Amino acid sequence: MTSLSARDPGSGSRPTMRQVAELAGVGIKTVSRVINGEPNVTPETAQRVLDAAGALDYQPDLHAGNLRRSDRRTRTLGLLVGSVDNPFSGAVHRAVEDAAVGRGVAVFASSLDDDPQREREAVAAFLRRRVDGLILVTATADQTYLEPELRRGTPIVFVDREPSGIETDAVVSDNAGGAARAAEHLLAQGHRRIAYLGDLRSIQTARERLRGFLDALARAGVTAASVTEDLHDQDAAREALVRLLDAPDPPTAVFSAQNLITIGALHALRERGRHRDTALVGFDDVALADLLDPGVTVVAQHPEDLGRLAAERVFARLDGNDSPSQRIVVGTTLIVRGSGEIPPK
Amino acid sequence: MTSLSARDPGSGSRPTMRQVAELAGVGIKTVSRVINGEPNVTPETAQRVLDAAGALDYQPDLHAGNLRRSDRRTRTLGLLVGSVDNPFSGAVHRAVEDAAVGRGVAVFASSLDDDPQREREAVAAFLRRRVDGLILVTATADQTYLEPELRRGTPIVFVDREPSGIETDAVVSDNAGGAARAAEHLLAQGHRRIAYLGDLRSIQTARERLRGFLDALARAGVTAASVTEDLHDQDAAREALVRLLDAPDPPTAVFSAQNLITIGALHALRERGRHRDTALVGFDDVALADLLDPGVTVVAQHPEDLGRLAAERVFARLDGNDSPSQRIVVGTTLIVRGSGEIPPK
DNA sequence: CTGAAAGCGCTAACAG
DNA sequence: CTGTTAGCGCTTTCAG
Repeated sequence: MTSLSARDPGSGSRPTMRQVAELAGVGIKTVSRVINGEPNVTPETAQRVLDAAGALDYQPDLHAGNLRRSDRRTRTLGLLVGSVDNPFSGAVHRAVEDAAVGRGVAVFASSLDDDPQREREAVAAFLRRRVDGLILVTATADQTYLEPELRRGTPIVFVDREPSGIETDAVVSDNAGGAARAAEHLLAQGHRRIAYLGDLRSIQTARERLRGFLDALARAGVTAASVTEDLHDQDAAREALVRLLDAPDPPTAVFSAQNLITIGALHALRERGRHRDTALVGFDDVALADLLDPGVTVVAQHPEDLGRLAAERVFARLDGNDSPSQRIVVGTTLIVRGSGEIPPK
Repeated sequence: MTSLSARDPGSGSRPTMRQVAELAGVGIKTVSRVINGEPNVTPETAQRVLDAAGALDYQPDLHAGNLRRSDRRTRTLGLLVGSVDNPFSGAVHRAVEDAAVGRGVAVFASSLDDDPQREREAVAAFLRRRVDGLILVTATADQTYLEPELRRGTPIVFVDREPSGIETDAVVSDNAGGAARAAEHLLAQGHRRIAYLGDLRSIQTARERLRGFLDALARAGVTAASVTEDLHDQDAAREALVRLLDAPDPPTAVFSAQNLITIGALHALRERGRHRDTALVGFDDVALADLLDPGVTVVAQHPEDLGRLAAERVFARLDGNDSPSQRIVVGTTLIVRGSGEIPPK
C-alpha cells in the first residue's frame, strides 16, 4: 500500500490527474469525477482522491479540460477599458469583476488609450485565449471586424460607447441628456455666456455631449460663448480655459465635458483667481470635488452600473438569452456643490 | 481549385488549424509553421495559408497549443491588488500591463479587499488557468501555502507588502522611512501634539508606518498625542478625528497613514472648521490634493514603479534569472503643498 | 521544404 | 459505482 505522504509535492513539475489517480489507486476518470463534483463516487473513494490531490498540491488544468468539455467555456472574460489607471474605468472594472467572481469567471483587463490599433490587438489577444465574452469600450470608428466573432456566438457588449457597423448590446450613459441637464442648470442661474470644453471629436460620447449641450442652449435661444474641442488631457484643457479667461468678454460659466478636462479647468480658474466668480459644471464626477471651495458641481455618471449591466448582459447571452440586441441607457445625476450655482456678474 | 471566398467565415463554429490547412490545400504542420512564423515555408505556400486563415477569420487557440508546446507558457500573468477600483492599485496595474503587453502577455486582475479567503481563491483560480507568474498584494498572515507552487518554478513576486513564511521577491515602498519623514516634517514645524490615524493592525504596511512614525517621534523625545488604528475606510477616519478635535487638548498636527484615511481626515477638519489651524500630512498621494486650500502635503508613494519593478522581476525569473530572492524598496517623496506647514498655535 | 504520427491533460461516451 | 478508449486543437518528432 502506497503512503500518501511518500511523494514530495514540491519536486518535479506540476502533478497531473493521472498522477493523482495512481497515488489514490483509482482510475483517472474517478479523479475527474471527484474534482468536478460529479455524482457516482463513494465517499470513501472520494476522500482518498482528495487526500492524494492534497498531498500533491494538485490543481486541475482548466484549459486542458476545456479542450474536450462540451460547453467549451474557459470561464474567462475580456474587458477593454480606457485605462485601468483611471477612476471611471476602475469602477467599471470592479463592477464587472464583482459580477464575474461569483460565477467562477476570471477577467482579463486591457487598456485602450483611445488607440484603434491597440483595440484590434487587445481583442485578438482575448480571442486567441478563447474568452467566453467581450466587454468593450471602443476606439475604432467601425467595428465590422467583430462581425465573424459575433456570428460564432461570442457575446460582445459595448460599454460607455455605442457600436457602429455591427448589431450588438450596448450599455451607455445618457451623454446628450446629461450635457443638456448641465447646460439647463447654468442657464437657470442666469448665464448667457457659457463656454464648452470637450474631448476629441473622434470620440462618439464627446460628440453626444456637445450635441446635448448645444441643443439645450438652442432651446433657450442662447448661442454658446465658445466651443473648444479635441482637449484630451488636463493640461490642454487648462491652457484652453486660461486663454478664454484672458480674452475680452470671458465666459461667465463653463461646461467641462469630461473628467480630466474638469480638473484642467479647475486649475485654470485658480490660476487666474476666477474660481469664485466663474461658474463650472463638469461631466463625470471627480474625487474630492466636495472638499474644494467652492465644491464642484457635476453631472455624475454611474460607472458601477455600466459595468454591472454590461456583465449581466454577457452572462445572460451565455445563458442562452437570444433576444434582439439591446441598448441600455444609464441616467446621469446632477450633483450640486457650489461651483455650478455661481451667478453671472 | 477551391476558391478562398467559397466558405462563409461566419457560419458554424470556430475554424481550426485543420480547416485552414484543408482550404489552403496543405498539411496542418505547414499552417502551424506559418502562424508561428517558423522558417522553411516558401513565400507562395505561406501566402496561401494566410489567405485561407483570413478567409476563415482564423484565430489560433493559444491554450491548445500550450498543452503540447515545450515551454508550456500561457503568456498570462495573475495580478492580485487591493481593489481594481482604487487609484493606487490602478497605477500598479497599469504599470504591470505596460510591461506585459510588449511581451504578448495578458493580465488577469483580481481584487483582494484585504480578505485572506479571497486571496486563496484568487490565487487558486490563477493557478488553474496556468498563469506564468503571480504578482500579489497579500492579505494573509502567512503565505506558506504558496511554497509548492514556488518550488515548481512559478515566479511569485509580492508588491506593496512583504511575504512571510516563504522566500521570494518583493517590491515595497519605504513605509517606515516615509512615515518617519512625515513625522520629522511636522516636528520641524514645531508640532509636539501629533495624532496618528492608521489602517488595520493586521496589515503589515500599516504596522511599518506606525513604527516609522513612533521611532521618529522617539528620536525627538516626543510622545504621540494619540494613536488610532484599525481605521479601514474614509468614514471611520472622519469620525475618529472629529472625536479627537472635540476632546480637550486636541492635536495641533495629524498624520494620516493611508489614502482613504487622509480623505476622511480632510472631511473631519472641514467639518470642524479646523483645516487652517491643524497641520496634516498624509501617506500616499490623493487626487486634487493641490487644488484644496490649503493644499494637502503628502508622502507620495510611486505605485507605477512598484508595478513596473514587480513585472520586470517576474519576467527576469521567467527568462531564467535564478539569483537569490530580492527585496526591492522604492523610496517615497514628500510633497509640500501647505497643510503640513501650518505651525502650531 | 513538407507532412504523418504521437501525445499534451483532460472530458465524453460507453462498457463493465 | 468505476474504468477504458477516443479525441479536443495544437506542437513535437521524425520521416520523406
